[in-house]
Amino acid sequence: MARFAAEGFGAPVRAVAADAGVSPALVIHHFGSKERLRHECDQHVLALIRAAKNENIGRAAEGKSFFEAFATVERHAPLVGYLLRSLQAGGTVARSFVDQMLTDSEQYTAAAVEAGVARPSRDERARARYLTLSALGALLLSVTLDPPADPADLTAYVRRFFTESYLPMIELYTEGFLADRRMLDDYLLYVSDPPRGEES
Amino acid sequence: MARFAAEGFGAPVRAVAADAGVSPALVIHHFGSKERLRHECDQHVLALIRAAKNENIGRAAEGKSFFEAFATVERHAPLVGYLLRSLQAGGTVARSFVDQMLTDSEQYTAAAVEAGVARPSRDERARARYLTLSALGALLLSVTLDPPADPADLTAYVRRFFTESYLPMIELYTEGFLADRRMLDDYLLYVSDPPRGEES
DNA sequence: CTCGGTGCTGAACATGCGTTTAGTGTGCTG
DNA sequence: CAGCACACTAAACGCATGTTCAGCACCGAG
Repeated sequence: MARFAAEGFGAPVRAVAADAGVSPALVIHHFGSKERLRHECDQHVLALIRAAKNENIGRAAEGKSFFEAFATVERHAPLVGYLLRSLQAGGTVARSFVDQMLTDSEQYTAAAVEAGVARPSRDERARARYLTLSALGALLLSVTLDPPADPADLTAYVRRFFTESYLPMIELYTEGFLADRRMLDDYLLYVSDPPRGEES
Repeated sequence: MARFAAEGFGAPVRAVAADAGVSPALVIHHFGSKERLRHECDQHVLALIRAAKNENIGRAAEGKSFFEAFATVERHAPLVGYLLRSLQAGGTVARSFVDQMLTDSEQYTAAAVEAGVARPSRDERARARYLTLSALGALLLSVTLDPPADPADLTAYVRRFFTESYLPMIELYTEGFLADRRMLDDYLLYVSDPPRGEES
């Protein structure tokens, strides 16, 4: 039933009731109010996310290519749609989802650094936050700017977005973007010796 | 008058009318409809953006530190607010703004590459798009997840966001994230010789 | 069969929205 | 002063929304 709600958050109760094949009065009677319905869906979605994560842990935790990631997305298509809507609108699901993703990301990068796969950062937490917000934000902005005509095509859309973004992303991740260290060193010098005492 | 509209797009005509100190009927009478008001504001904002860009070209086009960028943001605070709302909601302003930003970005990176400041990419356009969407998207997602209590604090919020993101960003841009070339080379090998013929 | 509970519905209600309309003052023109 | 256009408003309308209410059909228990 939660998947109906992914047709939009501002969307009328009558529509989700019609999708469920019941009267609008029933869904209100059952959930108490629209807000409570939203809350219930949020809880359900968060539970589904936890389940999906566990399921993925059960699978090959190591050799996960991004083909498997695509498969995961397609398997949980409505969930992804709901999540994107949430990220667009804000709210508790979005918050806790991103928070969880941040800690996960931090954990993963820590492991990657320890394994010698990733370079260490001067501020691991800030890097994890930046990388996560960038990746999610790019996807979010992309779907916001030109949303798929048919919401059912969302998985195809996500797939296309990632195949288009993968090259520049992995290029940036391995080779960087700037040719010299000047900007970084300038900044490091700046933070170690702030020129003006206006801010701490 | 356009700045009133930045209090939200779904927001009632009555509110913006009250902010303008006039009756709701007048604004409708003057603009024809709410949609047309929105369109008018969009045009106005796009014009303001062009003006701001020209203004910035007039200033030190080269030695632009990001202090000046902050100053620019603060000088055009309502504009930035409107833009963020637009990016959140989608629509024509968001589209044309991002499109313009993409071509600008492509142009800048091309110049930077030619000047030897930036590394060349295997797909300059894709990289410009990725970098732009990531940067904008990260900011957008950040303000969506925990919006400033007072919309007037938005410039402070933007400032904080960038100061927090600058280190990981510049670090990533100069040093990269991955320690070895394996993922990139694997991908390059993959695209040069796709294993399955399902997609072109 | 009757009774009561339960899942459910159609019609109504209140509210807030964008918009329309009739009308009012105000100032400019002759 | 008369006429008129114009900026503006108060009140209403039509519509969609979330929500409520009285009642309907079913169904197991007595």
